[in-house]
Amino acid sequence: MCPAYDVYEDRCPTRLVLDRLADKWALLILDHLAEGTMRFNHLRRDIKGISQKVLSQTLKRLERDGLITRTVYPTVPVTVEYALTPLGRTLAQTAAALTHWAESNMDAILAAQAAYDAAGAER
Amino acid sequence: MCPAYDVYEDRCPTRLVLDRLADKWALLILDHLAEGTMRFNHLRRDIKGISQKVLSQTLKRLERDGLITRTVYPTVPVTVEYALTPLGRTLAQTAAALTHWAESNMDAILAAQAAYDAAGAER
DNA sequence: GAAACATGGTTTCCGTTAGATACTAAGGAG
DNA sequence: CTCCTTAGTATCTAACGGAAACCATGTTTC
Repeated sequence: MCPAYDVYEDRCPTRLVLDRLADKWALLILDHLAEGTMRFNHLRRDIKGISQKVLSQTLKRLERDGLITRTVYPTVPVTVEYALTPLGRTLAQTAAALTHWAESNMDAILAAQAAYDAAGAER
Repeated sequence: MCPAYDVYEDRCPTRLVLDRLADKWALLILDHLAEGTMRFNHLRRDIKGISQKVLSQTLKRLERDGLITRTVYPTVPVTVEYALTPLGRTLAQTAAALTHWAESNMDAILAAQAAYDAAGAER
C-alpha cells in the first residue's frame, strides 16, 4: 500500500492510472468528448487514424475507469452514445492542456529535431 | 501541411509530438527532471520499474525534441547529466498536472473500476 | 595479475501489443 | 437479392516494451 500515492513507486496504483492517461488515443478521445456527447462512428471519423479496434478498447477502458458513460438506445441500427462523466471532465481539462501545448510548441520542436538531426549527420 | 496545427488531423505533426508526450515514461522523466539536473543512474533509481533500454531511448528522444540537454563530463567513469531546457520546463508543468491528477483522483478511479467489474461479474 | 565494482549505455531475445483487414447482426433502401 | 448503415468482434502480422546479458574504461581489492 502507498500511504500517500506516489507515481514514482513501481507498484503504486497511480502508475496504472498514468498508464491509461498517458495514451495518445485516450487523450484525444477525452479532449474531443469535451465538446459534447458523441457516437462511435462520429468519434472514429473525427479522430483521424484511429482503428475501430483501438477506439472500442479505449472507450471500454475509459468507461471502466469512470471517465465516460456509455448509453445504448435500442433503435435500428442500435445507437450508442458516449459522454464525459464529471470526473472525466476534470481530466479532459488537463488533457486539453497537453494537446494545446503540442499545437503551440510544434514549431520549436520541429526546429529542435532538425538541428539535432543535422548535427548527427555531420558526424 | 496544416495551415493551423490540429491534433485531430492524421498527418499533422502535432500527432508526432502527442505520440511522444503521451508516454508514461517521458512524463515521469520530465516531471522528475523538474526537480533539478540528474544523472542516468539517478533517474533509473528514482523512476522505479523503468529499464535501462527504455530510459536510454526516452532520453534520446527527449533530447532530439529539444526538451532536455545531455552533458557529458570526461571524468572516470564518465558522468552524464540531464537537465530540462526552457521548452522542457514549460512541458514539465503540464506533465505535473497530469501526475497530480492521477494522485488526486486515484480513489475515485479505483472505486469506478470496482463498481464496473462488480456489475460485469453479475451478468 | 585477475577479479570485482562503478559509470552509461547497447545488444539480444521474447512476449505483449497495436494496427489493418475482414467479418458479424439486424433492419432499411434500392 | 444485394448493398447500406449501426457498433462492434475476430484474426493475422509487424512493431514495440521489458528482462537480462554484454561492452568499454578505469580504480580498487585480493
